[in-house]
Amino acid sequence: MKKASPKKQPAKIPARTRALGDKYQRILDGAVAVFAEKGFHNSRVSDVAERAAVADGTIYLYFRNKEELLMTAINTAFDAFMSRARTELEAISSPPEKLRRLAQLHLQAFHDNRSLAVVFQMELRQSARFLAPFSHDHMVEYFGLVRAAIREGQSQGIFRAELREKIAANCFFGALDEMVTSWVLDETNYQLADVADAVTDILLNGFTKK
Amino acid sequence: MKKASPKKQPAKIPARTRALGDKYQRILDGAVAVFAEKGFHNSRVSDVAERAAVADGTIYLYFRNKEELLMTAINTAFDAFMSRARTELEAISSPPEKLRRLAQLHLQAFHDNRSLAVVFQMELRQSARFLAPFSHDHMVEYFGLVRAAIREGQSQGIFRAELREKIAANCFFGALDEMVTSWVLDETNYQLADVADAVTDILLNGFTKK
DNA sequence: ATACAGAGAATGAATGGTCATTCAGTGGGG
DNA sequence: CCCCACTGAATGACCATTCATTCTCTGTAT
Repeated sequence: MKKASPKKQPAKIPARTRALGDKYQRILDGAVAVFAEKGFHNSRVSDVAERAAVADGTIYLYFRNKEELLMTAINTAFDAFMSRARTELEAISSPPEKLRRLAQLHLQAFHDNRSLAVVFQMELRQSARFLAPFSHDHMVEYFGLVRAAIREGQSQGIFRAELREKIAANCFFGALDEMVTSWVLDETNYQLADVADAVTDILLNGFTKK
Repeated sequence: MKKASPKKQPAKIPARTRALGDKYQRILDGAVAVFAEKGFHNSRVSDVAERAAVADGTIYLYFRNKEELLMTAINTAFDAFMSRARTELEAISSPPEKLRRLAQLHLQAFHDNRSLAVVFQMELRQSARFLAPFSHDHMVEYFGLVRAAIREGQSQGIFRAELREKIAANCFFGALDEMVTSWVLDETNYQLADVADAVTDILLNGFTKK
């Protein structure tokens, strides 16, 4: 972010012929890898270019600027996750089982792509505040899934009625998020998804009627 | 971070006569305010100087560089919180009540200083990864409090024995942390500490034997 | 009381390095 | 031959940090 960002250029104009090459994807992957290693602000666009084996300028054929590179990477991953999660959860009717499955998916997704996990845990919050509410919309979607399951569980009499839906959802997400952060900061790379059940047990137990 | 950071200068040499002036504190406060507003990387040292009503160069009489400014601000606040928390918790014997009180202190501290909350939520994770483990030590301290309470609760037969102490602590912290994040991103500035009990209820309920 | 010297504190303009971004030019496929 | 994707060197901002200079005390001497 070197200048006052004119911000309003028409749009990125990726190649028409894009399907032929995989540069777009290589750049995105390179960006995630580099940003995970050094952090967004400490990474140079030329680092990403090098990692993706393209020229510096090529990146600007696909992305308006460095910021959009980050946002696109995050958005793409988020979209993929949400679509997967939505589909899977639809097939489950029990609210507690929905939450359990969501926890597994959440942790598994990050375990499967550690660089992405690092970028999410380290850069997403900042982005949420400074790069506009792009990610916020996604968060709202995610929370929507959680809150729906909680509401359902309440109306089925499984979860306590006095539970405050929004707070409960925050606890659920916060707990998972913290598991990921703690895993990311830990070098050992243990099987993250293994803790999903333990976390879910605590939370569900907390939500459930005695 | 403009150059390869020689890193090893002797140390900052704040004035001997410092008690007379409040520049040091003004700079720290200004830094928190400015960093909260624009983010660490988007803030200029001269912004902080202006906010603190000192010259740019003056900041370097008190801090080695911009990074140290952030770290000192965070450390100072963290130290103050931990010392307060430790004292308070010592006076409580019931493990669940310890956790309940800790949650209140945690949320109240951030409610009392929103800028600090913003800086913590937005910058701390990055720092944890790139500005060395300085903050990590603090986190370990904090988690130490939580884990001790959980262990105690287990040995007293209040909390479930099969609870995994570390995971439970992560859930507890994560839930609180998420409450703060959500409060920070929300414009309305509701009374954050009011949710402490609701959060604690869920978690304690989750920890407790049926 | 006044003057003065010395020391540290404070100042802010100038420096130097770093990069994001641009764009004139290259080359290969159709 | 034309079109475009692609290239990468050059440009232009931007800003952390430095340092020569000025200011402000404090104590001492007259």
